[in-house]
Amino acid sequence: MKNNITLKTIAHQLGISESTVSRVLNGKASKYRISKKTEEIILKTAKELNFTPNPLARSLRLNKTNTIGLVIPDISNPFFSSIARNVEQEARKLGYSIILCDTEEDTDLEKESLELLELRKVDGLIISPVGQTFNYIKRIYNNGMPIVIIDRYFPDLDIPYVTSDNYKGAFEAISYLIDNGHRSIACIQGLTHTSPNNERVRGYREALLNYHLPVDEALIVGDSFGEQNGYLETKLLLKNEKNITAIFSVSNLISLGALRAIYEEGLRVPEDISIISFDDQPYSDYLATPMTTVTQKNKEMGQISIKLLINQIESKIRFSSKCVILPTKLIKRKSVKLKNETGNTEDISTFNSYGSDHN
Amino acid sequence: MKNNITLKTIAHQLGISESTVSRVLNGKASKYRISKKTEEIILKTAKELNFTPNPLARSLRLNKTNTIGLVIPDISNPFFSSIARNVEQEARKLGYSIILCDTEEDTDLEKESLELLELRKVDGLIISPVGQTFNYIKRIYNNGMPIVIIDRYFPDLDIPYVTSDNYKGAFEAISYLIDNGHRSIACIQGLTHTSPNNERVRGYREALLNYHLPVDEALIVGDSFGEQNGYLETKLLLKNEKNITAIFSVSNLISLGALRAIYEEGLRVPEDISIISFDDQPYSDYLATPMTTVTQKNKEMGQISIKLLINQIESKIRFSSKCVILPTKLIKRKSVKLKNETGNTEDISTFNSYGSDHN
DNA sequence: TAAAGTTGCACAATTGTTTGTGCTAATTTT
DNA sequence: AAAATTAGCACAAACAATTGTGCAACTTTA
Repeated sequence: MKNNITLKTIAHQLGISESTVSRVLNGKASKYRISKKTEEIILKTAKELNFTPNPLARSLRLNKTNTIGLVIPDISNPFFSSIARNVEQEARKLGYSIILCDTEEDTDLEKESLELLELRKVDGLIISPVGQTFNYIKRIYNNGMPIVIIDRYFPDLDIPYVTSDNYKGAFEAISYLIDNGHRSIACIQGLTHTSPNNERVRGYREALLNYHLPVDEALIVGDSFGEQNGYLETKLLLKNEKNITAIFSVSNLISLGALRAIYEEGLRVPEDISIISFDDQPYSDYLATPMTTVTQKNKEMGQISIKLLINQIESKIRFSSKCVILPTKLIKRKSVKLKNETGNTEDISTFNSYGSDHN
Repeated sequence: MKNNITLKTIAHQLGISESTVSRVLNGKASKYRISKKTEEIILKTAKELNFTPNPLARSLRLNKTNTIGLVIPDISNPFFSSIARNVEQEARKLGYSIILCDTEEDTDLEKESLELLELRKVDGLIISPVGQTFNYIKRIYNNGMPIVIIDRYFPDLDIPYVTSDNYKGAFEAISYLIDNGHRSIACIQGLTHTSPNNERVRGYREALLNYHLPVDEALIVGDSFGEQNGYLETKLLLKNEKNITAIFSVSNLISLGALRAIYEEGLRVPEDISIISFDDQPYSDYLATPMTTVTQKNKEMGQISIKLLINQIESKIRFSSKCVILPTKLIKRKSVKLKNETGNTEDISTFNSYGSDHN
């Protein structure tokens, strides 16, 4: 049944030892002074028998699996699935396979997954952590496992990461809102204590401060990157007394929930309320109101992270926390009510629009 | 550095043979008449040392990797990523890990991936094939590899599959269009010669015939499930002389492309043109015009396929092609112009609305 | 008390590969 | 022609687990 051609098969057939066959097939013939004749006959019969070495035995002996663990909070979120795609493609080209683990945004599952992958002797890990704690990640890293963290990193953890410039992305988005006359801007957060969330909220705060606008803590709401959080918080925001004119939504799914609430309340975007969202999506342009978004370089995130990781794996050198921060870009569409349409004539000097000279 | 506690470590420490340790840890103590005392001390020190067997050695010996290959044309397509999510979750619960391969809709890459996975001795495969050819899939299956095919199956291939009732889904969608007065309906296809495409197109044809309407071959266009195909074909459809009033789009991405073309031409949905799409998406409700869609049971597809596969793996029994076809459902939103809004008073008897009694 | 039976475990082979070491035979040197 | 090289490869260990067989030692039976 199974393809059971091993080194032994070839060795027996030729009356040669397995070690010689192995050396020839690994290109070490000259190093071990195998004769041309022997080399040729081995190569020939290996091809004839369609021999391929058993990776399990190889891995066992060499302590190398050519396998990488990809740990992600939700593969069905298009942000992560597009990263997964690029990670997988690059990995394949470099001779590695991907073991996928979806942690369902659950810290316990994440811990389990990491332990499983460590047990399975993967050569390295790309983790987009849930982001609540990192002690077990650190443990595994200190055990010698190459790791790259993606998207949600930990400032206090000395492991290479690649992420977006979330602070600047948010800063620009909020500045854009302010420039267009918005003063009462809500921020619907994702999972708190995660770096992308913190950085985006920080961008929100500092943009307001930069324009000498007060930060109303009651307008910073929410606690998850999911759709339901967007829905609930928007519902509440729309019911309260503060007359918000814009919502800054910290993720694509939050935005979908926000839209659900907004339409349910019979409001229009952007006439009644503006919205600006992190994460551009293929459909962003075709929404009821095409969405103004902060887009991230997903493709590059995937590609860079895998390259950083394989560097770590193959060089055995550990850079002291080599990090990559990718620029974001504000894609202006129709979901923000503009100044000249608002009737709001209050003049706002545009100060030092942070970072407009970057990227 | 690495966690190098093996059976030997324990055996040495206790002055016991490795075989005894192995048997105790595998619960075969009584079968091999190991004394309670020995059993307990082994169990105790194994726990103390935090021993876990090396899966590579285990796999090598047992010829079982507890690993499943998931082969998919495009993981960034939300249809597939939601399937992947459910497959991964179920597999994990059952003690299997997923090796992910994205074939980029490329037959050669698919072949390579399958050979790689076979080499890696995965215990089984879940394949959503590109769908152009199946000889290498058949070869692997005949070699004894358990396989379940998902979404795109091959009618001539005797391998278990799980898919949607694409025919009926399309039939209902088209019937709905006809019931609402549409007569000139275009169909933008996906990859031809794939079963979901063929079945959906067949549903399209037969629904028309069922209403005694002619099938205009010139209105069946396209050749890919991607966005660009939707865009190009819609552009062309809108330029030609036949006054189509509705588009049946065979995939979610095609629909996005179609929308791009429609809006680019300054047309409105559904006033100027109606559209109905296969694949419901989280955003379908929030599009410029909420999209009427044929939704598939992605979650169930993932769960059922993994269960079928693991049945195959663990029972070693091969059902002669056990197949599962899941019902679809038409979600009526706003992208179809309805009869009472059309002014089209032509009376159409609704014949035997196929399958309205199912599900 | 010797034969028979049972208890409790060790030995060694096996899975397929890689690699350090070392041995024989051929070739070269002196 | 004997000694020294060198070519060409085999042997066996190691990676970490599983499993069939077998053998002491102990216990039971007659």
